[in-house]
Amino acid sequence: MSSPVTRNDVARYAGVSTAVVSYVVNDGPRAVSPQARERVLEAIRVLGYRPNATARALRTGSTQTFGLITPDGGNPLFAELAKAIDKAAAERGYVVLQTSADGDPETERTKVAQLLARQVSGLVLVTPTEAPDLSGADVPVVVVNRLLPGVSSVSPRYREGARAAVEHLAGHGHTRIALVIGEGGRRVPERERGWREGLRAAGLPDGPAIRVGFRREGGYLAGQWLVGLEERPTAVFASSDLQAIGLLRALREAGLRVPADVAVVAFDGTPEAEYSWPPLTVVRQPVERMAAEVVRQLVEGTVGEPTAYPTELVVRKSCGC
Amino acid sequence: MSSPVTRNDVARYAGVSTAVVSYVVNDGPRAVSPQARERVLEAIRVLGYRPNATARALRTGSTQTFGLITPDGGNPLFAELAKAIDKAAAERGYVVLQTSADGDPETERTKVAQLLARQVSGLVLVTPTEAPDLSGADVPVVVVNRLLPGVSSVSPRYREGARAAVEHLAGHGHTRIALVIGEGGRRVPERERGWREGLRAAGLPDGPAIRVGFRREGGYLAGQWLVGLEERPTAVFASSDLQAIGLLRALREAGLRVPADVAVVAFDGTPEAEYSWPPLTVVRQPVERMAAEVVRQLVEGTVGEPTAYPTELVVRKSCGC
DNA sequence: TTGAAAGCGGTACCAG
DNA sequence: CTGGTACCGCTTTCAA
Repeated sequence: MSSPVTRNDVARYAGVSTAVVSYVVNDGPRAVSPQARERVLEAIRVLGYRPNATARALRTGSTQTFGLITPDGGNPLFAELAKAIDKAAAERGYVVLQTSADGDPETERTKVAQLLARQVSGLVLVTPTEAPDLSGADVPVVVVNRLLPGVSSVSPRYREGARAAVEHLAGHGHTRIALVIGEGGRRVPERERGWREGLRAAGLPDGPAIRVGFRREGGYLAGQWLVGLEERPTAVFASSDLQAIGLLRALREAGLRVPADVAVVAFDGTPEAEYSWPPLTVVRQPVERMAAEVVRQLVEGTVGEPTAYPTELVVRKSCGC
Repeated sequence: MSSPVTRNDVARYAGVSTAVVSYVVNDGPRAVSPQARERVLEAIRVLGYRPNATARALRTGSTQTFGLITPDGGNPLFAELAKAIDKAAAERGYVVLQTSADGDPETERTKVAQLLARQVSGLVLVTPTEAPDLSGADVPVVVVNRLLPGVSSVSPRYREGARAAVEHLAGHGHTRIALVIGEGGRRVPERERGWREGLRAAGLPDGPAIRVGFRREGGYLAGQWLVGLEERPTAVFASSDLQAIGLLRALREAGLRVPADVAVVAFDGTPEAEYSWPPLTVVRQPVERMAAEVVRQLVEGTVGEPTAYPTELVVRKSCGC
């Protein structure tokens, strides 16, 4: 704790004008004599001067900062995504300010407003439901996880990935393949479509489906429902790793073995899924590619076409391979 | 995307001075006539005016914002902590800007500088190692997870918690109790001391100990080391949930059962530990209490005494109860 | 190569 | 109750 040192203090100490201090700090836009530069640098060192980014932003109109809002900080997928976005942004000289909406649309709205008020240079909205009204935003916004017409948005190819998962399961000879899908949005989720498509492609009828929360508890609930079914499915596609983790628990408690009694494939591909028992076969989200694209669109300020990136099936133990 | 609306535009539209706009927006410090207020509110609505927090911060000298740096966004413990801090801060009208240092001291330094440059009103540093030089900071800083003399810091009672875990294990009749401890810092970790104390209190000799990363891979490595030991311990205390998860995997792969062959207790108590197989008995960190205290100290600007909060043993299946 | 000064968007004092 | 205005820290043009 000490009183803040300003550019004025530095100028006075170095015996130059504030303009010169600015030239030195920013390495431009005017040249500075070696002597003056040295004196300024010395002053900065001695005084412990740190430029005020707030003032700079006010003057230049740019904060060189992106805001990132995820639906749930506790979901490892979003943690991974945040990390990847942070990395990609840092490479371009931007700072990412992260915050979580905790799955609450009201909170999400508040966070969006707070970030915009802070004059972020761009906003990343990871949202499981509908995106809030962004019409007031005067900065580029990229929505992740949901393709929105007219808005820059990136997502994995949910449908294709889900379908691949189901076809893989069907390839193991399963004929009753259930779906555990997440809540949110009112349209039919892409992953549900993919599941259905996979079933069709394999000539199978729809299996039972249940809608639950995206987290472990949701999967656990789904599992309890599933084991109580008259015609129990022999395979399940879960729309998130976390759900699959909860599902595994419910199956275990019911004395069912995975994959012997019930095979499982999950969507996401987070580290947690690798350490579950059995290790989960997953449809891996293209986190790095999406992050790179998000940052690219933010930096270039282009309203990109909604784009979906291919997923990858990572085979482990839970599918019965 | 539209051009930014400023207070000037609002004043002009409403036919008042900028001062009056300010009084309306901030509900003070001067009274405004109902008519003027109504006109201003109307102008704000029509124009879609959003106050520029950057300018406000510059003028008032306060951003009403806290910075939070965690060592690893992927660790559920820190996600929980971030959420709790965010909640506590929001109740006091503060916004929390979160970022992760990814376990790299260099990155941590950078992030600290970036946050300070953005004039945060306070900084929370969750750090597994030594804290960086904070002498330049002119705002309150609270360190979490490590008690530092002369710096506001909060942490769980690591030693006490670890000791309770070990004594619990000893109470089950185990006599060879191993330690899996995290890397970082150069002092003897508190959790290691607690483990040793617990052993002493039970009249047991030191068990084998290994230092590995705090995450799943670290625990996995530790597990592989452990199963190869000549005199294999029958119980393990792991310094984080994630390590225990990795440990479980290694034990399973070696054909060992938990808790029958090896009992496990972990430190942290995150949701992930509840869904592992078997569910982990854990020493639960007092996340909410710590978060509340962190925010209190930041808001009040007091350099608090380093304080440690009691943990709680949560008994599940992995200990053999 | 340097300095003076305007102005970014707000706040709040002072005078009316 | 309201308007005019100085100022927060910084950038950058313009003139010297």
